[in-house]
Amino acid sequence: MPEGHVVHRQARQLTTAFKGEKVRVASPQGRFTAAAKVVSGKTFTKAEARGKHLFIGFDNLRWIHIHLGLYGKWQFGKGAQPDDTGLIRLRITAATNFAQLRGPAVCELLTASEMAAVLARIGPDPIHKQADPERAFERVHRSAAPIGALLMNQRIFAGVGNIYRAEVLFRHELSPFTPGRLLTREQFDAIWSDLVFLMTLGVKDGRIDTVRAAHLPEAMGRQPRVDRHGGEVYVYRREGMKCFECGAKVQMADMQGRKLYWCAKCQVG
DNA sequence: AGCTCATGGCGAG
DNA sequence: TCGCCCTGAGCTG
Repeated sequence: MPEGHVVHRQARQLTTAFKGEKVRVASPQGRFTAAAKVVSGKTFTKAEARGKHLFIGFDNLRWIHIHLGLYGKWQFGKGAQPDDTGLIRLRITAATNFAQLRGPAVCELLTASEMAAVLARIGPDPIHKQADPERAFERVHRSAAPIGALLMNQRIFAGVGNIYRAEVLFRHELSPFTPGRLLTREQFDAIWSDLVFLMTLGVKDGRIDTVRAAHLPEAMGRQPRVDRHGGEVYVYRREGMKCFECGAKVQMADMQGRKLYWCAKCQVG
């Protein structure tokens, strides 16, 4: 259940493990068997991430497109595969490394043009160096929808999920309910560049940390907060706890079926 | 053992 | 906006 930074790490890990090797591809579960046979024995050229989408290239000709959705999970290892404790949709095996995937929302074989079509329907990804934030600004600038919802829209901000959404809004003292069209250019630019910073850091560290030095546990006289997601954050999943900035209780509400966390005192506007 | 919830996204209505 | 979906961790009891 990753946000974009995890998918980018997985792309890097797959590339490191298999680049340039002829790999065996199989689908023990059976739901991807026919496609797996098409690419099995071919050369793994590279794996790439865009937003939460992962593409694995074979001979730079065919691509396996994966989206983990809420449940998908990769397992990496060397040598023999462990006993399967679940259904393995996709297994990639080379001389020393293996990787196996269970529970993805999407696992399909695409041509280059089909892959281009997927890329065309997602917005700029803050982790991607060539991302064009103007595309996101145009959408935000003419939208009446709340910025908290726009940040979760993968056609606008690819790779942002529920944690980065909540945290970037807190860091910019912006209410999640602010209509997109009311954001100034300066506010949009600040949010975009902060997403680039935070998500790039997430790729490097493999966790989401958003708390500034002055608010870190050692400066606040408190224990580090080890959440399931494994990072130090201001508001995500801190409902009812004290805001590190102002001491007010962190709020939680439902926004379009997802839990939204924010500090109503700090985040005005 | 059973229930709830989760870093997500799709299509029906 | 709602229901649903391929999983598994963390609770409760």
